[in-house]
Amino acid sequence: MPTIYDVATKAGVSTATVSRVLNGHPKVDPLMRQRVTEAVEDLRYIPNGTARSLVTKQTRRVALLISDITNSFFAETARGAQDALDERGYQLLLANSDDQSSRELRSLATFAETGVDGVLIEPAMPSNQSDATQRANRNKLSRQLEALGVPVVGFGPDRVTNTADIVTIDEEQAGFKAVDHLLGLGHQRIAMINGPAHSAVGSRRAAGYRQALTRNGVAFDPHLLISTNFRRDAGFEAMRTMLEWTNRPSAVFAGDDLIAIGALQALKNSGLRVPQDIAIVCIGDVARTIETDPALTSVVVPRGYELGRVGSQLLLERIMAGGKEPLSPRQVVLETRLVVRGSTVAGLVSHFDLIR
Amino acid sequence: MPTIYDVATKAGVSTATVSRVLNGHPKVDPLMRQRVTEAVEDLRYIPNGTARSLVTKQTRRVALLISDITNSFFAETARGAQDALDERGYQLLLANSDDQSSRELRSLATFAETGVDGVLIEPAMPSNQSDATQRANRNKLSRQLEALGVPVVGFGPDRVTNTADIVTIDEEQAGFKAVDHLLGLGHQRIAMINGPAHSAVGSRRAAGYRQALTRNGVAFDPHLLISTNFRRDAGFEAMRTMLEWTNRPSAVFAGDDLIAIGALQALKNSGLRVPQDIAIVCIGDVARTIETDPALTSVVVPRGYELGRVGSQLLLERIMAGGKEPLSPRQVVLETRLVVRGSTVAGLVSHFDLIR
DNA sequence: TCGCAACATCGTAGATGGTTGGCACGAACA
DNA sequence: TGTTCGTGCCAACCATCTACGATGTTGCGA
Repeated sequence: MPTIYDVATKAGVSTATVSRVLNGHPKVDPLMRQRVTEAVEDLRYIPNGTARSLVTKQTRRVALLISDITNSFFAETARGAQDALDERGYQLLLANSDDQSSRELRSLATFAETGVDGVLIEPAMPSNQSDATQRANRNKLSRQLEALGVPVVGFGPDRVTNTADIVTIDEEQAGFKAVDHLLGLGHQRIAMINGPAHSAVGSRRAAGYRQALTRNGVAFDPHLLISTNFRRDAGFEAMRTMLEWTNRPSAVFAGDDLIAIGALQALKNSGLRVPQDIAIVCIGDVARTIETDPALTSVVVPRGYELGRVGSQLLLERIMAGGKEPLSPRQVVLETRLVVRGSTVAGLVSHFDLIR
Repeated sequence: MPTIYDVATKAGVSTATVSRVLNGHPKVDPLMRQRVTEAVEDLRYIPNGTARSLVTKQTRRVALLISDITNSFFAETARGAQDALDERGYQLLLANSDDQSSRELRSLATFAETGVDGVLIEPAMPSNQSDATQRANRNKLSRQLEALGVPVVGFGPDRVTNTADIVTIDEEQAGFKAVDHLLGLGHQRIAMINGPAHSAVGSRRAAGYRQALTRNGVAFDPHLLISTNFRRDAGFEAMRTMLEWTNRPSAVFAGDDLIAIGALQALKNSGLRVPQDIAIVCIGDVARTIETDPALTSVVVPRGYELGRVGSQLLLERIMAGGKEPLSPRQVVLETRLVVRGSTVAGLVSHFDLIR
């Protein structure tokens, strides 16, 4: 492996000049630049990033700490981050926390040793712990992040550090928009099939549901809110139990698209018409909500990709600013959007109609 | 940020002793060890990995170069790799190639600068190029990997470097087992609904299909092989066209589980019984193949997770061996396994029966 | 034409934070 | 007292960047 000395010798200049050429320093004679460039190519010289990092204190490396890359949402986040970082020549270091604070801290410790220029983090929120423990964990996390001494961007609603930027999806707003739409159509008795009640997104979507009701003067009835899982079969079962109620809801708000698909199936099985007998609205992804019959009215939330991309951009801005005159913490809230389809308004053309 | 000097001063020893304590060197007085450990904790000293790497020439970092982390198979691969690496304190650097040779080479160039101890790679196989271009790209890739001077493990059937290990799934075998099973049941007219014919896995599975036929003395009929996409709707459509043939197949081999699910739906829609009228076998994942009714007979192929894990283990072995007395290139072929269910043998208990 | 100042560019040397081989030193033992 | 053994220390080294001083060049006035 040739070093900068070899290049210097071959080009007949000092190592300083080689370094200047390599780093695009303006004040260097074109002739020298030429000679150095040739020597570099002849020797197939590749600068040693480790040595460079040692003196510049920059690694051109960013850590992404998420709960699980196997979750497609976070895979997208990783991809979005990667693409944004790649444009500026930064690399991505990946770590999974499995939503465990201990693993999170351990990963951060390794990052501290190995050296990163910034951290993107989706903070672990273990739901099986007391509030006190959670708070304690958050404090530890916060301290350790600050000790790293590099910019941090967090995904999710709450600020992970006093100086960190955050980028988040307005889940309350999504829930609100969905239910507000139903209310606008005249529905009064609106049930919700939610994911886990204590989950980060589930609780926020439910909050939006309540908000929409009370703002429109409809009393919140806890019996109408079923908490299950973000899965198709869970939606199916929940809908079936609802159908056995004496006083059926006229509309259902599904916590996500999988739940909605399951609920729709249950309604079809029992011969009910959507939206005439029961309307369905959900929060979800475009791809999945247009495949059903009727197509699902849904509040489209940004995908993981956008989250990762925007987060990386914020992080890169801070990294390039170089820590001087610290920018005040920023918060980016990605917008959600209601798309009305056949599951709430009869007669709207469905995707199936279009492709047949 | 305290350095090793600060620790040495505080503990009243030399930096060499501190270093020895940090690296678990055996020949050091317990008293000194004690003093050093205390100083480390007092100062919250964190060794500088960059400086260490500069002298040890190890980074404890491994690169994973795949086409797209958004593909759930590769997300699993990443996770498997991560878990295996984590056990030994190694970190994962992630890069996406999008199946483009140029991006692949560019990523490798950055790895060369930044420094990695090993590379896990799923080589790009752009299908829209001539054989000559592909060969040229493979050569370039091979050379650049060798220039890196670190161990390499490739995913897929062919060796990326003269010294690289490879870990792969025996797709031919999977196809063979599936079709062999049908032949064993007495089927003679067996169709195949494949994914893209030119895709890496598609072509190999089709090869297994042909092998099984010819080995059992059944002539291969190209009309019975439909190439589409690894998607549910593709399976649905392909099955519908097959049903319009005058001479229907008695069994269908689906290239993957999504295709099989689509095909099964088409059969149900037209009132045919599975397996009595038409049997179905596929290659796929356990989770998805037991959810249908009847449950799908399938050849279970290892998941991405296992691939990533095994690959990392091979890589780590080489890294720890330290490059001396080079191990001869190894090839790990992960086994596939036929699981017989209701879609080929009537009366086998289905998953649905079990949970109701 | 010569001398000197100003400017552009280059090279020297120190710094970055660790690791490690060889050497010196002290204690234990014969 | 001489030898051996164990252990800590000194100093060299890893590959690069960069502040600062040195060098060469150019322009201008005398």
